[in-house]
Amino acid sequence: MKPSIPRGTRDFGPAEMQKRQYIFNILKTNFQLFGYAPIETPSMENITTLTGKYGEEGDQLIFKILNSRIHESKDDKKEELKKEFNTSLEKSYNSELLTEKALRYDLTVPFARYVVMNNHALTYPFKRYQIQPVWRADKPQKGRYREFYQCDADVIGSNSLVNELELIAMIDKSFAELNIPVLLKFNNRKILSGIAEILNASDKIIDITVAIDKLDKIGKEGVVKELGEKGISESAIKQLEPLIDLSGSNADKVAVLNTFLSTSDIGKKGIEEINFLLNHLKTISTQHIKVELDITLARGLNYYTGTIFEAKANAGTFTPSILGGGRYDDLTGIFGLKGLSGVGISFGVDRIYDVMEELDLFPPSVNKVSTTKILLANFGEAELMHCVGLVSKLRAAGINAEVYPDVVKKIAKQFEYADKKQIPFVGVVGGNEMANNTIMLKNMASGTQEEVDFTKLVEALK
RNA sequence: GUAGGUAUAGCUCAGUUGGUUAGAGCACCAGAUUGUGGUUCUGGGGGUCGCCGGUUCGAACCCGGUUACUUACCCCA
Repeated sequence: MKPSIPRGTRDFGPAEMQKRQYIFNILKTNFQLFGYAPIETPSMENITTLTGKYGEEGDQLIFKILNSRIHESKDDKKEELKKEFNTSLEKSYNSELLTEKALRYDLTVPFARYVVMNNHALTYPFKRYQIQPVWRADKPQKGRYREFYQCDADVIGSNSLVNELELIAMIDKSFAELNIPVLLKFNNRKILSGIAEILNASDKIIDITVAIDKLDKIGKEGVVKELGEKGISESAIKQLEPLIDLSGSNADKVAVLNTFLSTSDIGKKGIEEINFLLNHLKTISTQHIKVELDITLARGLNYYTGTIFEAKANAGTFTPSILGGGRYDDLTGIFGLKGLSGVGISFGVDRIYDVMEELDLFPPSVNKVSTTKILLANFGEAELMHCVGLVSKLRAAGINAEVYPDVVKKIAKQFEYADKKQIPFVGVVGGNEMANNTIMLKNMASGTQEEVDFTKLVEALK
């Protein structure tokens, strides 16, 4: 049988894992630096927890898990199962008789579920980070996987926009350390709601935002066409034009919005929130990323109600979204806990990896397959056991060390092993060295070697 | 779901208008070198040309189907 793995999933070898862990470590360190505490949730959730939170399109992308042992059902139940199965064949339909669990689609909804279930034990505002894989039943493409990691940081139980500011500061610091040039776009769903209200099309808000969101991709004409197809009236589209044409500085954009939204309460609230962030950006003094108000930014997820974020690499040709996030005023409400507002962001590690690979941003220290400092090579059984003793002394001294575990005819084999793993030093122990209580230490890069005692060996490797 | 592209050695790929025994580079194994890798030289192993069928004296090559992978659209980290 020819081995394979499901489409859109990947194996990660030691070389890739070095680089992935480098990213994870930077993010994790910063999460902790900003006061977030780690949690984990199960890979699978009850499917009812997930459905209806991600929009119509999102629901289709949820990975469903078939109930186990359905063949053991009683006969009358089987009739019902067949009916449910047939219905599933006809239309998009969820039957709990067939499927009661699903793989998590993101980390935010499971987090909201967690908060509601653990409300009694949490101190608010509750700040958590979570680094786990999520799954989407999508068709894989470049930069799009069916299993990928998200690194989320969320604050729940605080309405303050200071949380947004701090998130921006954390985004800045993280991308600075990863050395990725980044453009962080933000917007506010209240602006979008205000626009829909002014146009008398509040029920079409999703259609409008999705269409406007595509501006940089399909251009103004494309947006106008799509709006028409979605049933937006011509006069409304005409009204929208100044917004579609919106450009210039952040302040210029706000000025246009002020006029456009002057009669919408929710719109004005959105402008107020945007202004707060713009006015205080200097307080957190972002050093690295570029922050830009983009009123065409919509984001697909249904649960956002306030600020929304999206970041892309600001260099290279491959620039997928590598971070997303936003504020959700009542995500816990669906699970029975009202009045908790939260805001959070999600780093997409797999795409960050792809971008860093394209821009060649990994430092040389992580661009290798092994962290071993020295390999001890042996000439036979007695020497091997001598090495086993030596290597444990090296480890006690804090040096990453390994011993070649087999006795082989050719010592070259052991050097080859060290070379392939890019181990910088090889210690050779033969009869002479054993008698002298020394090690022949070879520097693999320069090719030079020197007979040293243990003290000198540790010094050379420190 | 819609539309393209690709499928030949472990990997990346050549393969002429259809012609006899299907190649290269890398990787692998052995030797040159019995206490030394990476460089060099020599030799070697490795193929159901994705699968099924058709056309033909003859198919890796042409035709039909099928599967897998891949890119774009929709949507998204």
